[in-house]
Amino acid sequence: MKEKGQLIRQRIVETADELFYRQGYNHTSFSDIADAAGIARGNFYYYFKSKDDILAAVIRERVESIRDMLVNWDAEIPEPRNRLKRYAAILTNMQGDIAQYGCPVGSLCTELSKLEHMHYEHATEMFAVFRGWLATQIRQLGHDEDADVLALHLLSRAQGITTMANAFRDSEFLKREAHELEKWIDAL
Amino acid sequence: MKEKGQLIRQRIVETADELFYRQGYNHTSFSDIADAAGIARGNFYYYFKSKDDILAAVIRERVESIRDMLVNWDAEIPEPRNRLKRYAAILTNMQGDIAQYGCPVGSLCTELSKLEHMHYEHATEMFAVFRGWLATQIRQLGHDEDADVLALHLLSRAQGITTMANAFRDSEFLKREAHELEKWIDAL
DNA sequence: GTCTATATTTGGATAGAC
DNA sequence: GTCTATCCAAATATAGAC
Repeated sequence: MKEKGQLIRQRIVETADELFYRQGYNHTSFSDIADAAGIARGNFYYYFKSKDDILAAVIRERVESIRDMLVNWDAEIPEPRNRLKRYAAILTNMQGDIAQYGCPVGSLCTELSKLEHMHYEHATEMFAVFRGWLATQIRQLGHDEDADVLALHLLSRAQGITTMANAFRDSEFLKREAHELEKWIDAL
Repeated sequence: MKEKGQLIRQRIVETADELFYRQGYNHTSFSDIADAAGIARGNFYYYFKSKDDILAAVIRERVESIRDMLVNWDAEIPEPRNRLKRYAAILTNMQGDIAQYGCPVGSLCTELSKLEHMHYEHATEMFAVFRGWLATQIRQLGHDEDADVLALHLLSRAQGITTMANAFRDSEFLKREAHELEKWIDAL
């Protein structure tokens, strides 16, 4: 059973997570998070000692969330090929958010890279988790040698689709390209 | 013949352009630009009335620069297919910068989108110029109906490659995928 | 644990001397 | 046209009352 303090901490992380996604990390201020979470600015520092600290918690949360999702997919979807398609389906499932805000993983990595931020490498772990899982599925389809290469290719394709769909605010393009990705998976 | 004032203005734009690419727009301060360009902070406002104004000039410069490049390619490269390959070759030619800083077009659009910046749409013009030119080349290869769809696909592939190469700081991946793009162009 | 000040720093922008 | 000095707002962070 969680204590009240932990619930507030959790609310801060969730609020920051969403704002970092929608507005970017640098552009999101403590006031933004405080207002959205409904707590006083000063009270932050009881839970986090700095803004970097909140970012670290957000990234940790996202990595865990991705891991949990993939574990669930492993349990629910027996066929590796269907698991890969489930991955591609994220694009269409999240099409509205993606057209508006891009990919939560890619846009954060891109931003932190430019900031030369101390948590940049931690952020790339989000990609690395997907990469490893995709490679595992692809390997089970018989691609022993180039599973990682194909996994990176798939990640890369998905990433390009989100960036362009965001730049042009084009959900139709996104759906079309997501369908192309499915065909690519079928041909594996 | 350019006046001295215009040369300084030009130097400000070039310096800002590079810093926006390497550090991002928000994260680049007037002091950063002033230090790098070797002029006093206060003197900026003789040439630009705001930071947004510098951004507008940088974008205008980039769009023009892209247009010039494509006009040159049209003049130098007779075959549409080779023109497309010249586009793909940007990836390998700029591999060092891309691995370090990502795509100058994509990363700026992504950032301005999140900032809900007034010049965001202006920035997407950089993509739009490429898109139109790519579609023109693809149309000349006989793809009347789906030239724009294929142009967007190519843009999107290139964009994904830059983002992942940047996230993983992986030039080998970039070269491998650039080669895949060439094969795709050959199959058009 | 939570809040209200407030300190401190940074960054965008202006005024005015030269 | 260029510089120095300075203002103002915003943002991170802290102190301390409750």
